[in-house]
Amino acid sequence: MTSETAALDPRIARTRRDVVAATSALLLDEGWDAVTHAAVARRAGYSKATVYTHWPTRLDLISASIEQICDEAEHPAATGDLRADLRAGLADFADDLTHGHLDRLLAGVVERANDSEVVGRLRTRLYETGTSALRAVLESHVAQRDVEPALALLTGAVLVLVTFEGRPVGTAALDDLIDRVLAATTPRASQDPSAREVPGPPADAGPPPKPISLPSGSR
Amino acid sequence: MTSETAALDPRIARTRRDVVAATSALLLDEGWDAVTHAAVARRAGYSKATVYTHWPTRLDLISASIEQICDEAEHPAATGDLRADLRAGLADFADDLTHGHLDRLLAGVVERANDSEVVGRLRTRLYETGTSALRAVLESHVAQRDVEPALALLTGAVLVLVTFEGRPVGTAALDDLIDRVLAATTPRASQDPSAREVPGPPADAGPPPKPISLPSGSR
DNA sequence: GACACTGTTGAACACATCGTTCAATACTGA
DNA sequence: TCAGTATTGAACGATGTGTTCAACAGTGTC
Repeated sequence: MTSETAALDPRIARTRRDVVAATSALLLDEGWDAVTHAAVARRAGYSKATVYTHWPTRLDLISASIEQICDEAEHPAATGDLRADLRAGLADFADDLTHGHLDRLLAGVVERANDSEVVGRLRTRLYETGTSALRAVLESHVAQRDVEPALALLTGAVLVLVTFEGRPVGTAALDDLIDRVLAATTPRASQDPSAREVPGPPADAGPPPKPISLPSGSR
Repeated sequence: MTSETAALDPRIARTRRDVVAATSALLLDEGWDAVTHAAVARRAGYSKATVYTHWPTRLDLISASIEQICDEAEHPAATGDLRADLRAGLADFADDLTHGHLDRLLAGVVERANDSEVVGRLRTRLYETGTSALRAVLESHVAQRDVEPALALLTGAVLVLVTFEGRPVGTAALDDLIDRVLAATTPRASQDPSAREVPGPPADAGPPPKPISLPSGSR
């Protein structure tokens, strides 16, 4: 349905591109309430009637905008080093929160998630997009049962520190959080020993948890 | 300013009480945007003009409401058992998020925190009120330098699990999170009164953390 | 180039809500 | 009782929303 490659009027393509871009800019710059058909049309340089034609409701605008934001989201490439990749992913997340106004976007979606099923899906989409890179890193280095709690601890801590305490989260703080979370984390039981780069002894299929040893001088 | 004990017209006292209560109910039930002078007046059973007289702007209404919510916030009493108190505090927090609609309230404040200095202070007030009990528990059991990160990890994880993953956070999940965080936490220096306020180790880089032993059968 | 088709435009419109004002009324303390 | 004040209900202009429509402009085809 998205691939209408057959003869899409270039005027429609232009309109979609410009209006969605204007909506995203407005949404990130000024928040959910600023996204109005009139404001979007003014910012995009189109008529209000045109915007109503393609996106009848405000939610249509915001939904298209968030979908595009998620589609275009880029994450730092994984190097294979667990701590470095976690640090990079969390730093990326923290930067999006502070400078990318992701905090306001997340808050807007959470605030209205109960009003509409569509917003609830957008919330899930945003969360999964923002955490997919970190989840992938954890899944490739850490026992399956540790992935979800470790992810929640790390992303939650960064979210709280940045959003509620308003303090800049630097490399030292991130390393501290990572060390704390990994202290109760078991390395992944790898079926492929060649690709395993986790420090620590090779873990068999047995359940006894062996904490990853903390590097004494991690900095 | 708040204690005008000298001859306060009972009509004003009634109005304040009823209108602030109606605002809180509206704010928690239907969110920030639902708090309108007209809606509040209708719900409280007063005239719109009266509401405008006492709270000229919408922010005045919401500010008074949140201040009252924070003032009346109650937390489970500490028993002295670290894990039990943390579990109780986190369960309380999770319950407020899911059933008390605290998630929507927090989101609304975060979303508009950059618009106004007043909202920023409300955000801080709400966060400190919601975490004061947990912070007190940690401060009385855990090394000073562990308090902030442990608090951020625990509250952040619960926030993320409840708000974004939408999963019910039961006792088992809370115990798991607590065990993970405490694994990299140093017990408080000592119980003797002379060292009560000592914030961690001396100017030294600090000794390697001595983890609190995990209870083997915590699940 | 002429043509039919369709997206875009600008203006107009009804409708709802917000913030304000004010004279009339109801309540309070002395 | 009475003066002072809080509350009321209704009105008003201003603003923004959602919709409609005839006129205009870009597109692909012949």
